[in-house]
Amino acid sequence: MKLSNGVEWALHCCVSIGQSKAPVPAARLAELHGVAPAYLAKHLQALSRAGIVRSTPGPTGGYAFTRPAAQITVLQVVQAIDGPEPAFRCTEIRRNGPLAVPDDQCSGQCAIARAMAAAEQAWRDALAGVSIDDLGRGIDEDSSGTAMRAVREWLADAR
Amino acid sequence: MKLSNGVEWALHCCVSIGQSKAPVPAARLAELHGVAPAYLAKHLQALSRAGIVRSTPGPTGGYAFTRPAAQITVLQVVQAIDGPEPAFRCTEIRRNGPLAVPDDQCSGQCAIARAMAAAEQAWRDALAGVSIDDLGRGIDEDSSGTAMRAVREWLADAR
DNA sequence: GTCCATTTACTCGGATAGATATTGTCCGAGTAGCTACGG
DNA sequence: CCGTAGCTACTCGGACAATATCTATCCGAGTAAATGGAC
Repeated sequence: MKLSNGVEWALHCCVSIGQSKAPVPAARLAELHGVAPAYLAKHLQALSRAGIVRSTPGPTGGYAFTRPAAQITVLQVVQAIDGPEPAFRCTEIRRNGPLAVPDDQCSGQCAIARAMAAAEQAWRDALAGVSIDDLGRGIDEDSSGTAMRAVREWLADAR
Repeated sequence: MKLSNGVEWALHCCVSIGQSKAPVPAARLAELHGVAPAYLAKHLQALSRAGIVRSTPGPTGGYAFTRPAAQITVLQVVQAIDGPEPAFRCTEIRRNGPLAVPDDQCSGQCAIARAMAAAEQAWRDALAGVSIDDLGRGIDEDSSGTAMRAVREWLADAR
């Protein structure tokens, strides 16, 4: 199981976007985090398609949130980048082979699929319980309140 | 995020192995589940490397558990197939760019890595709380107690 | 000085190659049981 | 009838291709601001 690398980038970008009142261009975010601009843009497009951010073209354009950072959960960002499909997809192999389960007895999931689904639900619940605002606050506490202000000023000065 | 396809196969195979007192060959498990024998063998090798099953060569050989099915958790099987590395790997991009965090302030994980790690821990806890024995019992309840007996008899008759 | 048309530069967006991991397959090494032979 | 040597067949194990996904990049379409000129 491997999570897309862009998830980390997107989360950091969301935290940064939350610090700026004006839209932030993708190139600026790429410079701030030291990552490939073109590839980051691809992931930001995914955030845009998911309705998490809104893009503005032209000068003074960029990406901005569609709603307050406290209302954006980590789960929404992860699913926007990585897709909403669950990691475990039951292929119903119980229907194969000489002891195949008849269709009329295949109403629900089997115990294996249930266990995997329950675990993924726990994972999603944990991610849904953290908002982008929480992340920014956590980073701020780690740096004694200096990190987020530095980002705010850098984004404002660069413009 | 995509979980290896072999995880489902391995879990079904473990449930089946738990129903047989004698070692079960990989080819038999492949026939029972209607999957490619050679590829399934590859995954069973992973289970063997992880110490979950023990392989016996020669006639009457095959795979058998190293310990009771109640002491084998779903998490152990999943990690044996998919690897123990977490899905989210922090690449420490906070150290990049013009606002790079100094090394002396990078003691622990950042808030983003913490949130992702906590979610994966919840996922692992859920999987660790289910044993192979639990899975077999759950499947049995779904089929009114017929499924596991059918597997037992089929594995015994085929020999 | 004010308004408007034009130009300019900057933005995003999707379509296009390369690298990596997963999926699928094969054949060789080794072992346990079976068979045939000798005692 | 019993023991033993050889043989056969079956098992796993790792090494070898094909495919799918993720990573990385580029250039074109569109838009808002800035500019220059006319009134």
